[in-house]
This record gives sequence, structure tokens and C-alpha cells, in this order.
Amino acid sequence: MGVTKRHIHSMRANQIADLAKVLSNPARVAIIEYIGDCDGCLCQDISEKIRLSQPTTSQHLQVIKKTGILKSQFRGKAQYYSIDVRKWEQAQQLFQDFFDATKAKCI
Amino acid sequence: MGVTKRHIHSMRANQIADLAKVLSNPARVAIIEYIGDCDGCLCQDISEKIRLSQPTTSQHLQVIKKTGILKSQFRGKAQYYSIDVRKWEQAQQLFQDFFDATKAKCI
DNA sequence: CTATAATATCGCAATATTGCGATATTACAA
DNA sequence: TTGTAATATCGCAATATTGCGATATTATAG
Repeated sequence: MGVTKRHIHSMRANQIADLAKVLSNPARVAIIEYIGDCDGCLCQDISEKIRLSQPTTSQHLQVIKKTGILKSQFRGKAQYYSIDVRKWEQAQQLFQDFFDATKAKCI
Repeated sequence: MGVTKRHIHSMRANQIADLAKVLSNPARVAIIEYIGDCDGCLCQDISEKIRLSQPTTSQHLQVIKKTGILKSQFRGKAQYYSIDVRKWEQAQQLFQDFFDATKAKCI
């Protein structure tokens, strides 16, 4: 039918898939890389840097933000995006546990 | 237009995205988890375990295999899938470097 | 060779994703 | 309030993904 059958899988499998989906687009990876560089980035600057239109960049930002990995705050008319390091570490841990657990079972 | 613009991003960003795409479906995560458990799994067994049809399961297996993470070998009429630990470690490293590098820049 | 069991591929329908232009919204300055 | 700069949202077309039934392929047993 064409819809991912989330309900038949474990919560853990869905969590990992959800996080991976955020990183499954090179534009979003590039955005995260760029935001890491500067402490607080403008959508406009990111858009220029990754060479995608402002609307497209904004949409990707929303997708990443939905996971909690990004936080933003208005200063003047501009919105400054930065990485929520705590969430970022949690995400890393989720992947790392998955990789480690799988590896351990193979040995 | 609806196509991911891979060419405008760095090779590294594309690599990470490609790998993440494999993990962006919970069925594929579940398959990897299950294959880790048994040393050499049949498509049939995996299909039953994750409760998706045999064709769907086989297709997911091909997608994962394309990255090199899975290897397979025929024994009798059956095909046994198992994880290529070396490739698995490389994949982990790729993610880990990305997470670490991003984190380092934030501090 | 023929039958059989296991897996892979094809073709399809439903849905999701990607990227953009046009437009709406937001927050401040004057 | 009005103008302005920055960001968010809408609506769309093109393409990609997901899952399945039907069927083809593959590898062995007899």
C-alpha cells in the first residue's frame, strides 16, 4: 500500500529510524555541520551556504527542530539556530547503543 | 522539482545521508537487529519475525546489502544473511565522527 | 531432466519526500 | 501604525519510498 508499517515494529526500532530519517538528506547533514561551526546561525546564511532556497532551508530546519536537536531564538528580526548539545548527545547515544549491541551479538 | 540535489553537497554529507537512509526505515532496523541475534538468517525467518511479506523483506535485504553491511551465502537452497562486522564498524565510525565533530564545535 | 523449496524481481497503487515560487507571518524601528 | 527585514507556510510538480501479489530465478534432491 505504500505506507511504512510503524506499528508492527518495536518502539526502539522506530526511534532509531526516526532519527536516521533526519540525517537521511544531505542538505540536513550540511545544515547541522554548518550550524555547528557558528554559534547561532541565520536561516538566510545557511541558505546561502548550502545553496538551497530560503523556503527549502527553512523547511529542513523545521524538520530537524522537530526532533529537538535544534533550538532557536529571536534576536532582532532574525532567528538564530543552534544545536541543543544535550539532545545531540542523546541522539549519538541511541545510535551508538544500536551499533554496539549489534556488534556484540556478532562476536 | 522534487529530487534531492546531491551534487551541491559535500561527499561526506552524502555518505552520511546514504547510510542514514538505510536506517531510516524501522523494518530495516528490525532486520539488522534480528540478523545480529542469529549467526546467519534466512529471508523466510526474518520475514516471519518482522511480520512483513517475503518480497518486502527481500527488498529491504537488498537495500541493506547494497551498502556492504550485509553479506550472504547460499547453503542448500537457502540464503544465509549475516552482518559484515568490518563494514558495520566503518559505518559506526562515520556516524561517530560526525557526532563528535559537531559536538566539539559546539563547545 | 524434473520437482521443490527458497529467494529475487516485476509491476502496481498508495503515500512520502524534495525543492521552489508565491505569499503570509513575525518582530522590530521609526 | 507603517515599513522593512527575516523567517515560515502554502500549494504545487517531480520523484522516491513502501509494501504487496504474481511471477521469475536459483540451487539442490531425486
